[in-house]
Amino acid sequence: MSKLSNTSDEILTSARNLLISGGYNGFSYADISDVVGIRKASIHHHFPSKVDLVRVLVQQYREAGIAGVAALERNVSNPLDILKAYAGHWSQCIEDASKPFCVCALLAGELPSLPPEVATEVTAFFRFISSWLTSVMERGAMEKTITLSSAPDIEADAFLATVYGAMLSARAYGNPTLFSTIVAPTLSRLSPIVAH
Amino acid sequence: MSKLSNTSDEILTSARNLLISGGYNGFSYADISDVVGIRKASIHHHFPSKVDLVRVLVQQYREAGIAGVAALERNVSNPLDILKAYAGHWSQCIEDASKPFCVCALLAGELPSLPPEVATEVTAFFRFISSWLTSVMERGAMEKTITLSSAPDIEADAFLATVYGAMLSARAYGNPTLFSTIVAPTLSRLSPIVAH
DNA sequence: AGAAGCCTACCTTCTAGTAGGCAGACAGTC
DNA sequence: GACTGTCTGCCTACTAGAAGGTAGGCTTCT
Repeated sequence: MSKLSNTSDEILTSARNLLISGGYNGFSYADISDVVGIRKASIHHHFPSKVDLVRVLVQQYREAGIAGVAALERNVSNPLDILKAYAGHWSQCIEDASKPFCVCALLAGELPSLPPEVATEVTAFFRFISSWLTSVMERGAMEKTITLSSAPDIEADAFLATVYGAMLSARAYGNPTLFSTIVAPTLSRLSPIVAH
Repeated sequence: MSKLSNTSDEILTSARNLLISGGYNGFSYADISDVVGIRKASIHHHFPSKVDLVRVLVQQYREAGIAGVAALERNVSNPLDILKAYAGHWSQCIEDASKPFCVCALLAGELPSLPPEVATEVTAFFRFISSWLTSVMERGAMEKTITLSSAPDIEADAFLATVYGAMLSARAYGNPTLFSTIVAPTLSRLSPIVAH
């Protein structure tokens, strides 16, 4: 199926977990070595350099994001429900502490000091999410299932900012439920105005 | 006036700049040494350990924040204008690239891997900003100069999330003006509803 | 035979941090 | 005014350990 070995995946997974907790400079090959139970040098066999590792990691992260979004679009037709599902995804990740932060949100913070190869991947991820959210907003506005108060692309970026900002706040306060609390009003603001 | 020497201040300033661009693990005493024009060992004379340095840095950052907020409250009476001024402050910092990121927003991302002494200071900063924004929201609601759609503390955290998320997006796209673009709709949503 | 996967052993550079010395500023004292 | 002690700020020189990375050898699978 996949052309990457099992170990390769384990390395990527542990690297992602370490990355999520402390950023690019917050982990080393030795840390991965401890988790995976493999020697440092063996990691270099799979990923010659740290830049390679993280670049592949973010690349895969973006591809997984694209696949996830495609699946979401297939299963949910209502644009507002898509936004709710997207927010719900993160809400769940944060609350069960499985993936309590977006890899690219964290790396975006460190962007100015990131190796250019990695930085490029990170901005590509942002462009993808942003353009996808824009398309959702546009469709919602057309179908009148989403209430926009600004242009679709601005609403998309604002929504993303709120989601990522909420992630940050949840982490800062050590309060996972805060994420939903912050995002909920934004979702209800985007909901269609009910007749009264 | 201040009991910290000039050099001490220079170290803190350059440390802050380095911190803003790459986070806690993204800079070293050698980097500071290069900027300030002092030997590494001399930095240890002022700040025995890196934890000391960053703890003091965040402490001072919070104190400066408290002072800044106090000044803002003194000069601007309208709660909505206070929010606008707060957003405007960051907008300016980002656009002239002087302080294009909040120290604590960046550190909050790295929180799980931060030394506990630093982590404590970071969460204290968030608590301060959040409770201040809550008080602004409350006053605005009372005076009917701010339109709230949720409880004041939730609106405060949501506003902060948007501001910090907008910071991140501006950095991710390398587009400083994006900050204002994202924050502006939030501000107008909080504006009093005009009679029609 | 050869490639894949992992190993030990090693290298260089960077990391935070220490030890100890030296020059100047500022006392107090004779 | 010279004589002392001490404190501050900075220096050179050094340490131990961690960083990312390399060389080369040993199995195992194809």
